[in-house]
Amino acid sequence: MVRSRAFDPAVALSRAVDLFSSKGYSETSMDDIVKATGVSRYGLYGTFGNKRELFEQALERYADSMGKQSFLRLLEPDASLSHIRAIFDERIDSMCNNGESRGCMLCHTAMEMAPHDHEIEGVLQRFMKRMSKAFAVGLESARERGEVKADLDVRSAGEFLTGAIFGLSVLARAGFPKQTLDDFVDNTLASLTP
Amino acid sequence: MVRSRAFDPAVALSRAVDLFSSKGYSETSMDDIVKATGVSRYGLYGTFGNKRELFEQALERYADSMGKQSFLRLLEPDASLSHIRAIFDERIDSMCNNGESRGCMLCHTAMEMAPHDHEIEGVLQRFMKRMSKAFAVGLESARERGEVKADLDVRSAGEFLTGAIFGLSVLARAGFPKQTLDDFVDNTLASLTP
DNA sequence: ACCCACACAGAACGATCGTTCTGTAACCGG
DNA sequence: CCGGTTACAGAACGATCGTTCTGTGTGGGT
Repeated sequence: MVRSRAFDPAVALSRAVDLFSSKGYSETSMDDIVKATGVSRYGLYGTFGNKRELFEQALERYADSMGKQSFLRLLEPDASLSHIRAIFDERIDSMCNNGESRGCMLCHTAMEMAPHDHEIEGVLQRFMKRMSKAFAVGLESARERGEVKADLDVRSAGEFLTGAIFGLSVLARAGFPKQTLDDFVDNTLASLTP
Repeated sequence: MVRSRAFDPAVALSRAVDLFSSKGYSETSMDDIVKATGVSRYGLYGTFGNKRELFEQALERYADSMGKQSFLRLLEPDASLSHIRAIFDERIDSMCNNGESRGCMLCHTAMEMAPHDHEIEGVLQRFMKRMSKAFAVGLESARERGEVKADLDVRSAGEFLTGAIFGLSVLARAGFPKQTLDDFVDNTLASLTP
């Protein structure tokens, strides 16, 4: 009796994440999304509401997948400094290797939207605090096994790592070579070790 | 015989810098600039060319003034760690106190334009390398007076500070309180000291 | 096999963008 | 004081934006 939807909202959202990650909100047009997903305007508006709501869902999905792929492992009892380094390395890979300059969506959103969009700002701060917390938990494990300074304030250091990961994103976005990014990570992590 | 120009291009450019700093390139319209400067489209196009060229001149001016106001002092022989801390503190003040969320124009430009605008990318990298170099020179002075680790690689640490200052900018832009930003600076600089 | 609800593709709309054009008024050398 | 050059304010242009609307065709329950 009804005609069924011909596209998968999850993969469409995934394509939208790619676009928003590489071009930001205002530089990504609905037409870009239509072309990249192959989904008609009708389908996009019917499924996601409008551009703004689509962006919110894309942001949520981006942060969730980053959390699950990278930060969840920091909460396990065997978390170590190498896990933290792996997170930075993965971010370098995702920003360098990917041909078409996929940037950090959180970083991009913070610069572009946070100051004049309080709802987005709140979402963003929630994600960033979650990152800092995960870093802190991971650092506590690393501290217990003597990998970082014994007197390290893990809460403060967690926020430091969150800021550092955004600094890294900006350097990558500015086009600096992988070597520069690797050096940055080395300096960042060296500041934690005894 | 000729009618003389009724506005000062330098102050108009300064207003443009303010707008581009707080909203970025694409979110700032020529109409915004007309209203903020009081200069007509005729005057803007006649003096600066077009929006893109106006932006380039604004970027150049932003970086120059930041260099002269903050980084030049690092090249003097008495430069110390406190000078470096002062640069970070000044950036916090300029991004927090200023009512209408003036962000870091270099950071914003890197995220928004660098990946798909090679000319801007080059300009940006030139500025960032200049910052890293100035940090390195200041760190060398600080090292000679024993304020930082004796075995510090000042070139690499200079790049680290440049990245850190952008991380700081993103945190500020995301709306974190001054205390969080101060902690970030403390952690950043603590990594250099013995 | 039929029917009709609904997903589809794309035209259309009003707003806003960067840029150019036009008519008017002001300035300065003579 | 006058004439002509030029800066001015704002209308106008084409392009593109987000969004809505329209007409078409398809798919699944009966």
